[in-house]
Amino acid sequence: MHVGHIRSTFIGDSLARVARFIGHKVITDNHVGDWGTQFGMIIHGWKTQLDHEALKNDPIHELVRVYKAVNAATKADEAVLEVCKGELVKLQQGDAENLGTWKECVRLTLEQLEKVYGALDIKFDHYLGESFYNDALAPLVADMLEKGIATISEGATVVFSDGSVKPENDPFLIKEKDEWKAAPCIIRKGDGGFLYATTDLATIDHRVKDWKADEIWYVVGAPQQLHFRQVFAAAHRRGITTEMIHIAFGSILGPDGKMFKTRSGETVGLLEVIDEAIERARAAADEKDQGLSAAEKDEIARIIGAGAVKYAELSQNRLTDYKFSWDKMLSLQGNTAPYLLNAYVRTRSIFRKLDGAVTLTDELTLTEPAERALAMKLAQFAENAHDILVDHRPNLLANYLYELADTYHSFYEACNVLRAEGAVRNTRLTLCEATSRVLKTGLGLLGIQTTERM
RNA sequence: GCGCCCGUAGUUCAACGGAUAGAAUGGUGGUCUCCGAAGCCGCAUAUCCAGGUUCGAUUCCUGGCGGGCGCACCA
Repeated sequence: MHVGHIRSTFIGDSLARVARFIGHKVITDNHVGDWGTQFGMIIHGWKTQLDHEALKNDPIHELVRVYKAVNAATKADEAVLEVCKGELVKLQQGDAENLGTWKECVRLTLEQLEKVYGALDIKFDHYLGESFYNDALAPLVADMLEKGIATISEGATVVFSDGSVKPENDPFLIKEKDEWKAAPCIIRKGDGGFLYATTDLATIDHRVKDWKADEIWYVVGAPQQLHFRQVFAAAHRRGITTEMIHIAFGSILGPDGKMFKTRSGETVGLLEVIDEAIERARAAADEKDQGLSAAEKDEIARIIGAGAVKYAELSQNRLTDYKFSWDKMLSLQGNTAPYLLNAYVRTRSIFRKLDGAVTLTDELTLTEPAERALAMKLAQFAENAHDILVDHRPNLLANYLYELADTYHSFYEACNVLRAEGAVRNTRLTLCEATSRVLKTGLGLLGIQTTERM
């Protein structure tokens, strides 16, 4: 995984948390790409140029190296590509050797995935990769042929436009020199191999029939918009009425302004970014020196480091393309996770000093501007939580939490809590407690854990 | 060629059709004998261009210009 993969994971994780918070029943499924042409390439590479020593030392690195090398070879020589495609067809038809190699690759990949998710506090209910649907593919294609939804064209099995919508809204048509031409969705290749459109259709079947989904959300990059319009349209023609939504997001660009791509370009590893983030947070914790143990500081550094990376991502509009920047993603100053966490820590610090000996009453008096501002901001949480799901935008929550933390920090400077008395003190303590809860809950909805000290 | 997305301070990003377009960073001036300074309080700089709809447009529509991505057997 490289940094380009974090958007799908973070956005999807956050939306699932918010939807559950609102009261929906959510099933999360990591649709791992474990069955496509890239495995034809990896299997070919495994057979011809695997460095077994390197595989032992750093499996993912070696797999990526092999994949890139084969990918480059296919570009230079058409024949190599044909060999890879052949390996894929053999795999999909159950060839024992290829299946064994594939299993090993998937195992190594999932191991790596677990490591990344562990550090990031990410969990999925299911990991039904593309391979899970293999047995469903041939019957699905046969069914679509039988119903006349799909037809054979140039050797491949494809779905053409049925002319039910205006050409400009038809995902199966494309305009070329003032003429509408077919832009079919291919569900089976001429060589018998299946594609991701096929597995996506099988996946929809599974989610509708077995999970009884009312809505299916796809958190996938914006470049795949056409693909999903085609797949959703094809599914509708098969009689599926479930609402399907493609929650698209922009690309993470390299310093050259081009997309990060696993296949060819140089990328930045995700684990690398997380490790660096945690390291920087640890250095800051050491500098602050709150008299915490090494183990406490390690855990705080993990929460802050992982939180910083998540917040950098989730505080942005999902549709915006952005340039990857170490400094931005790892910053601990300004509008970042530590800023929000620091506000939370400041609320906890006050109650720690009271040692639990406090009873809040409903005797409230809002007189200072900073008190009123904070109370108003707190009251907006419910509305904000609701707004997130309207357009599936966690950044609205991130923006709100930043404003809340900002308002709290100002309040904290302007209104001393512990030295106040009577109703004023009770009011301020109540504001602190409410801020504490909203920050903890809100950050939790972003997938960011909190810490009592930092 | 056709489609989708985008264009906002030097830079990186926000903004249900609504009030003086917000932050961060960088620059710059203050602020710790006072609940935690990863903080707080100041100063400066922006809606690509031209039309249109509207009481009101960064937002919606049309046309340019600029960038990214996608468009028959990759995912």
